Amino acid sequence: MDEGSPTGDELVALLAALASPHRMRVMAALAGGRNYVSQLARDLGISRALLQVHLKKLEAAGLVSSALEVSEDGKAMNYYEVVPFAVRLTPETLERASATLTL
Amino acid sequence: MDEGSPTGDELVALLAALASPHRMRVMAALAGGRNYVSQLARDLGISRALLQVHLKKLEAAGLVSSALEVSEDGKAMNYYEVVPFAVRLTPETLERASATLTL
DNA sequence: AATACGTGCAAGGAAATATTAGCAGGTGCC
DNA sequence: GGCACCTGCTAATATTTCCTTGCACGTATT
Repeated sequence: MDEGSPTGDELVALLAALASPHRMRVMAALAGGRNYVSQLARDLGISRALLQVHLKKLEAAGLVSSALEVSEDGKAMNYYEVVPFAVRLTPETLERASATLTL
Repeated sequence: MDEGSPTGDELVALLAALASPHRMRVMAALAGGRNYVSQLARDLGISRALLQVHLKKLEAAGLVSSALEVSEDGKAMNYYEVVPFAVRLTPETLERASATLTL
């Protein structure tokens, strides 16, 4: 799987994942560095349950990745970080992406 | 209003507008040239009413524009065309956009 | 007048999303 | 034991979006 340009379906999922104020803020926060769920929720001022849902959607779209680590004091911490990406949106790129839509 | 980079809210609306197979196909079809509603609906194989809704959303996001014209045989034709745009999506651009979110 | 083309809008229900609240489990510390 | 952290899941409820159906109005042709 080489990271050229996403398929139409992938692009739709990616755009849908980013088309939300909450998730955009999550991406912004993670762009500043990796962080674990509870701390991130506090930083953003939203509930942990809500954050979990949004993180899952971002992860499903391939925009973030998670790594479960055990801290020095033995707590299981789930660290999320941004997966580097660069997508260019123009009428032409959309035209090419739409050719591979299966939905 | 200069077309630098969109505000956070505008970007969310733009992404939401594009995050749909139907609307992506509409953009692709219009990228090939302007067209009027009924013909576009036939080209895409969807109902005119459905197309109207999607066109409105795209227009609200500033991705397409419409021009009402009267054809030679006196019919009112509404031509849609793509508004040229180029948006770059990276963690950094999202970070900057999120700073202007009002929602 | 009936047909064929173009336009638009709005109500209604189905389907998908978003959000909250609550439960369960883990470790370490006083 | 009880508290303070960390994690994850589910059920239930709002809210939003999506799509269809049907109506209304216009002009030109037969």
